[in-house]
Parts: sequence; C-alpha cells; structure tokens
Amino acid sequence: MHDIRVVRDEADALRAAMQRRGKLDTFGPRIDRAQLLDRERRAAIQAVEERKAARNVASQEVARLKKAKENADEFVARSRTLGDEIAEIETGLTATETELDAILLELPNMTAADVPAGDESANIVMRSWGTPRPVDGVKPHWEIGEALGLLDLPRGAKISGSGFVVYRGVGARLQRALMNFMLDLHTTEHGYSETWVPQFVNRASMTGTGQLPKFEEELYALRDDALYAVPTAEVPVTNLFAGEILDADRLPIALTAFSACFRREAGAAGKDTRGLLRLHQFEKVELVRFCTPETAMAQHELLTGHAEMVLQRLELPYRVLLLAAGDTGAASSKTYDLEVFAPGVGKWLEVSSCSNFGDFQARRASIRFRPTPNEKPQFVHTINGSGLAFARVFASLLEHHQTADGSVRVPEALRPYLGVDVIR
RNA sequence: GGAGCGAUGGCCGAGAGGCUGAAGGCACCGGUUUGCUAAACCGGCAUACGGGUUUACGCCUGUAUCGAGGGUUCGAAUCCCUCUCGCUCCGCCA
Repeated sequence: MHDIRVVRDEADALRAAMQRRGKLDTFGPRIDRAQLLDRERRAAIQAVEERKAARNVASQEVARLKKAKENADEFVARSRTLGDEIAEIETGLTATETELDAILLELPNMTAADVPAGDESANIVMRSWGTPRPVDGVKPHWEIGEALGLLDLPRGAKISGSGFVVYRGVGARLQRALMNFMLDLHTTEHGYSETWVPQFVNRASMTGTGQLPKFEEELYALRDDALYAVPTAEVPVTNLFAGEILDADRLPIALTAFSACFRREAGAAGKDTRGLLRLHQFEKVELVRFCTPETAMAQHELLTGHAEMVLQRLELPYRVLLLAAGDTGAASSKTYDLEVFAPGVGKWLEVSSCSNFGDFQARRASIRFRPTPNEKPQFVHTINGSGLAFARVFASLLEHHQTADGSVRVPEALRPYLGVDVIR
C-alpha cells in the first residue's frame, strides 16, 4: 500500500511506475480519482473538526452551567444541532474514505530504479550456475516417479482432484528430506530462526501481505470460518509482527518456515499442468527478512543467495532472472526469480521468487521499528523468497540426476537426509 | 459447545458519565551531583489524521484514539449491544 502522500505529491512518479508495469491504462484513472477523493476527504475532515471543536466548547458550557445550577438549554440545543451536522458530513466522509482506501489497497508498488520496464520479454538473466543437461533421451519426472514408485498422480486426483499429488515410499521420504535439508541449511549456515506457523490465516493477514483484496479467487477459503488456506508461508510469517514496533537493534530479523501452500490457480487451467509442474498444494521452505530501509537492497541480494545455495547443494543448474516491471508482483519493488532446469520437460522451472517489498507490506500490516529510543517509529522493509518450493525441485532432481539404467543419483548433500545414494 | 471474568500508553497499573490524553510506577532520553559505575534529585517522554508556519530540524493549533464496531447522551475509558482475543471452570477431543 502507498502512503496517500505519494498520490498527493508524487503522482507523476506513480504514473511513470504504472507505465513501466504496462498498467497505466488501468491505474492512471484511479490515481486521478484518488487525488479527487483525497481533496474531498480533507475538506470533509475540516468541516467535521470545526463542528466538533464547537460542540466540545458547547458541552463544556453545559457542564459549567449545570454545576452552577443554571439553565443550559441553549447550549444543549446548539450542541445537538452541531451533532446532527457532524453525523451528516461524516456519512459522506466515510464513503469517500472507503473508496479511497480501496484504490490505495489495489495500487501496485513502484518498482526499483534498476527494474527494466515492460513485460516478461524484458526480463534479464542476471547469472546462471551449472550446466543444463541435454534434453535428448531423458525422461520427464512423472515417468521416472511412476516407474520408481515415488509418485501416485492418479490417486492424488482420486482423493482430491487434479493438481493434488500423493508421494509414496522414497518419494514421500524425499519430501521430508528436502524439508529437513533446507531448514538445516538456512538455520545453521545462513542464520535464520526456525518458525512453524498456522496454515490458515484471517483476512487481516492476507491483506497485510497483499494477497487480498486482489487475489480473492486464488485462495482457498473455509466455509464456516473466516479463514483462508495460505498460498505461501510468507503470509503467516510476515504477519508475525503485524501491529508491532520492533527494536532497531533486533534488525535484521531472519525467519524460515516450512509450510504447505494452497493455490486455486483459477486462471491457469491447462498451462504446465503435467506431473508436478503446477499444483493446488505444494510444500516449501520460506525465507523472510525484516530490515531497515537502508539495508534492504543488500538484504535482498543476501536472501537470494541463500535460496541459490539450495540449488547449488542439490547440484541443479539454474539461472537468476531480474523480472521486468510488468512481470513483478504487485506488492514487490524488485524480484529475482530462480529457475531450475528440468531436462525431462525441457523447461526452466520457477522454484523461488525473491522479492524486496520495500515498505509496501509493512505499511499494510503496520510493522515498524524505532531507529533510536526517542525517534518516531518507521516502517521496516520486508524481503522474502522461497528457499525452495519442493515440487519443482523434486521434478528437476529426478530429471537432472536420472541415469541410463532408470535410477536417480542422490546429490551428496541430500544423502544423510534420504538415507540412500541412489533411488532405484 | 456451556458458564463466568477480563482487555487502559513501550511495559505494569489507577480510573466507575463532564475536573482524564489519561494518576502512580518501570523502562527510556536530557540534565545536576559524583574518582568510574551505581544511587539520588530535576525535567522530558503515545499515535494517527487535518490546518497554520518554517529553507530545514521543528513549532503552534484542531480532531480522534483506553481491544474492534455500533448505540444511548448536550457530553462516554466509564452505561447498553455485537464481535474479537485472553483467563478460569464444565463438556468434548487428537
């Protein structure tokens, strides 16, 4: 969410930012509308407060006269008239603020200066690691997974529907191994504090991180309780400090959490849906950092590196993309996507999206810090990314480490967790 | 699920229609004193949104905020209703 002052004083910059996202047609008129509403709002506030001040004076007079046992009817009447006027103006004010808030909640963040303008075709490959395996003669992960008894896609579909998978045997254990491997790496080598969070959250939390109001149809909601299944642990973990003022010397705070992630993928039917490529439920380990504005850029790079380390240890070739403005999530100011290569399907798969949100989420969720004991609190900056999402890593592992005899070589780092060197 | 009690500033806690943005304490900040530290003493110390003013740090001013929302009233931290959360007891249960 933007500060209303941005709409008021930096509208040109805001419009330019929407232009870079290719969203000026949508948001340009809303910015204009918000400026009008802001002016209306302030005029109404002045009118209301003028009358409230007068009413307070009249009420004081009533109190004084009553204490002196004198007649106060005149001031009671005046106060009542003012009260009626206040109620009327406030009705309009409420409507104005409701509409203004709705616009502010939907306006995307401004992207950082080094984010290229345009749509995904303008994404930039920043660096790559490892050598993608030739795609000839390699099998897709669903064939390997089925042959080795790791995956049971038909039964996942039977008990829940398409987009839900059942892992079995070593496949199930591989999920557990990925969880423990990633959590251990981030807690012991990267300094993250481990957390275990609820996987259903309320509306306020979803609004705090920016999933709502925009992505209502992407979320699974419960029928009888006002709760949503989390699409990422980013939501519960970031909201951990909602409404709080953190001590500056506690920053940066680095948290990691495992969770299942639930996504309806309402608009994505038929796209990359085979095997483990796009699921309604997948598991991942998430990385979240809270820091001061000055350190945010460096903290973003640091976190991205932590996510990359997972792929390096798993010996999987990947590349890092700087997303163009139009491909950057609405809440983010700058995002790096980590894409792992999956030779069986011949595709680069997104396994992490590392974003710097600036104060966009912190303002929504009211997460602040006090720079020094006597200074005013200011918003922290939030950064997060997957470290990593299991399903696509699982797919890439099977495809990249498959051998000619149909088995799968287990990368060194995973062996202590999986208990075998080769899956056969 | 049922019954009862509760929610006040960064923290603890008083407050029971107007004298309360809110006593007192702790923490914190500035100062005095003091070989150092500590103690003592003096002073300061909420947030948001408006308006005015300033090159600026600010300063002045209005309004609101005592879990959230609504109601009663000229006037609500205080009375009433709804909700949320917490605690205690009962029931149920992995």
